[in-house]
This record gives sequence, structure tokens and C-alpha cells, in this order.
Amino acid sequence: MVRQPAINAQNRTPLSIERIIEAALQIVDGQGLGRLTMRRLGDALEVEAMAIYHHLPRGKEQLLDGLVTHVAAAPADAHGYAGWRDALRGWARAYRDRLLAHAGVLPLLVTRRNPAALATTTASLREILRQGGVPEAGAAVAAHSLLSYVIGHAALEVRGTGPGAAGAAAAAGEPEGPVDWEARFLAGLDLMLSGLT
Amino acid sequence: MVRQPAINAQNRTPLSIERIIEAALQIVDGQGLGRLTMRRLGDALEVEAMAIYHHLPRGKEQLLDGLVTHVAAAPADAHGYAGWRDALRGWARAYRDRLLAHAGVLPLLVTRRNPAALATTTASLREILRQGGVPEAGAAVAAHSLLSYVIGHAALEVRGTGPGAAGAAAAAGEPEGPVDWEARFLAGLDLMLSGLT
DNA sequence: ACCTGAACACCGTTCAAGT
DNA sequence: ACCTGAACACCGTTCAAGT
Repeated sequence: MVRQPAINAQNRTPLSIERIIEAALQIVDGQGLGRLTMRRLGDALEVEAMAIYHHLPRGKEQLLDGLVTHVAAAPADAHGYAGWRDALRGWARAYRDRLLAHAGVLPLLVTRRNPAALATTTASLREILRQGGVPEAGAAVAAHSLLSYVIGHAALEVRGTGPGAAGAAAAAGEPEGPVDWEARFLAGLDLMLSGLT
Repeated sequence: MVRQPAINAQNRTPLSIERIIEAALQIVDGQGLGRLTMRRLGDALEVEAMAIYHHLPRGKEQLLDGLVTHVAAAPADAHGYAGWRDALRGWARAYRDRLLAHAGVLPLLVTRRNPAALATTTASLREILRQGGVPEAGAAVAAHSLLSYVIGHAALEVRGTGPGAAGAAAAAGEPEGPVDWEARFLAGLDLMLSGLT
């Protein structure tokens, strides 16, 4: 008979960076960035908080870097699209969904941390533009512009859809009614893509 | 002879919300958001930290809201520009400068806090577009798109110009050399403005 | 190798007290 | 009205110790 894993002591699956990041993302998505605490994260992993430092020696800094990379590193892929314009549009929609699904990470994406997290994403955008015939210099500009627009729009949307945001906006003399954010995003996206010759 | 203000006891000018916000902004700009502490802010104002709560009953939350409003509420003004396109371009340049000068506040601008802080800014953009002959619905889209682009680009720029960012990007296989952020910003801006009929 | 316990230097905030 | 001092419940992190 095969040895069963011991029931006593440490039979639970050991910690790993992946499990830690996953648990942290769940806390941020569910309770907000402000409630992500090493101690709370330890609780979620059924471990003492200090055990986390064994896997992330740089501590919380490294944890937040991991969250940003996990959310932001999503390269564009032209496969299955009719043309490069469609490919960029498809990527932009998917990337926006991703950012909104993890809105709590958005402030971290804006901070100076983890400068390389967006490198693969921007490189993939430039590549699609280059293959579409956009000259090198223009492709770099367009890739950054597109990414700026998507990130910025997600930021405005998160701000504008917070609890009580509509009421506060109305109180501030904001004349607009409720905003259809997706429609507005797509309209602005086409406005931007149409600028690319 | 006129009574001199007493030298003893409390002759220092009393606290005010303006002085508090100003001191806080100076700490954030000089040392980063992470070092903005009620106790440190108290030190800068030569006051015990707890005195701040007398002027900001909602505490640090209210302080951060104040910072966001102070930095982000900068309406566009068409006066002195040849046309609405020039006015928008001029506003975008000035707004980018403002965001970069207070880069530490950028993460706060992205968070859900203070939903009304951008209302006057977007309203002024819509107004310029409306007066330029852009129809109502298109003006709302264009105003949001423009603001998204400027905020998003500033975010990418702050990320990309942090200490050691170039080295980290190169290590991640980023093929680009040093980026001329201003030139890239202006090129993308024209790309976006040209999309507005 | 992997985790725990106790400890340290900080936080934001409350509350009673001073002037 | 405006500020202080002491206290409370939290933080992130170090470090020696356990298994």
C-alpha cells in the first residue's frame, strides 16, 4: 500500500508565489487595496504572515509588483483578426475588461513600480502596427497613445462609477446624466484608430 | 501704540486647510506619497499631528481628497487661442505639466476618491468643443477621450522615467532606446485631435 | 527548507484635558 | 476655538527559534 501523505503537521500544500499572488488579488478585488495586509494575506493562506517573506524576500513591495505584472502583462495577438485595426480594437476591449476586473490594482499600475511590466504589452502593439505597414516612429507613438487611452479611460471609469459617484457629480454641478462608459470607450477608441493612416 | 501680537503662547499663524494641503503637497512632491504621514505633516506645520483633525474632521481621507482636487481641478480656457483646436492643445500641454509636477498624486487621481474633482475640467473641455461646432454627443466622447489620453500618458511617463527604469526596461527585452516623452505626447495628441472632424 | 512567536518601530485615530 | 498627551488597535518587517 502506498504511503499516504501524513495527516499531521504540514500536510497542506506548501506556499508558492503563484498561490500568494492569487490570494492577494482576491483580497484586492473583493475588499480593496487598502485592506491588503500581510497579516490578512497570511490568514487567507492559512499561514502566519511571516511565512510569506520566505517566498517574497522583498516583502510587500515585491507582492505589489507581482500584482501589477499579473494584471498588466497581456500582449496583443493579431491571430484570428481580419486586419491590424480589428486586432488593436479587440485587444483594447479585452485589456479594458481586464483592468476593470482588477480595478483595485489600477493605482499600482500608475505608480513607478515595476517599470518592465508593460514592456511586453507595448512591444506587441508596436509589432502589430509595424506589420500593418505603419512606419517605425509612428508605430511607437501609436502604441503608447493607444495604451495611454485605454489605461486613462479605465481610470476615469473607475472614478466615475464608485459608490455614490453619480450623486457627488450631480452635486458638483456636473450636467451629465448617467454615462454609458462602454459606448464612450468604443467611440473614443474608433476616434483614435481612425487617426492612424 | 498699537498692541503687538503676543510673543508668548500661540503667536504663530493658526492652521488652515490651505496651509495643510500646501504642506502635504510639498511632502508628496519631495519625498513621495508613501512618506505623507499625519505625524510628519504635523512636524512640517510645527504642530502636533492631532491638531490637523480639528481642521480636517474626516482625517487623512479628506487630506488626500484635497490633494487630488488641488492638482486635478484645472479647467481649460479658450481665451487667447486662435481656435478650439489650439485651445485644447494648449490645455493638454499645461495639464500634462501639472500632473508631472505632482506625480506622487497621480495614483490618488486614479483611485475612486473624490469623484467630483474632474467634473469642472471635463465640463470646460466639452464647452470648448461645443463652441467649436462639435455636436453634443461627440463633444462628450471627445472630452473624455482627451482627458483619458493625457492622464494615461502621464501615468506611462511617470512609470517609464522612474529611477532605474531604463535599465529595467532594457533587461526585460524592451528594444526601445531612451524615449522623448514630450515629443511622443505631442505626436499622440495631434493624432487624437486630428480625429475630431 | 519552511514556518512560527515575540518583538520593534512605526501608523491613523479617539478622547479627555489643557489654554 | 484651537491645540496637546496619552492611549488603542493596527501596520510592515527582523530575527531567533522551532520542525
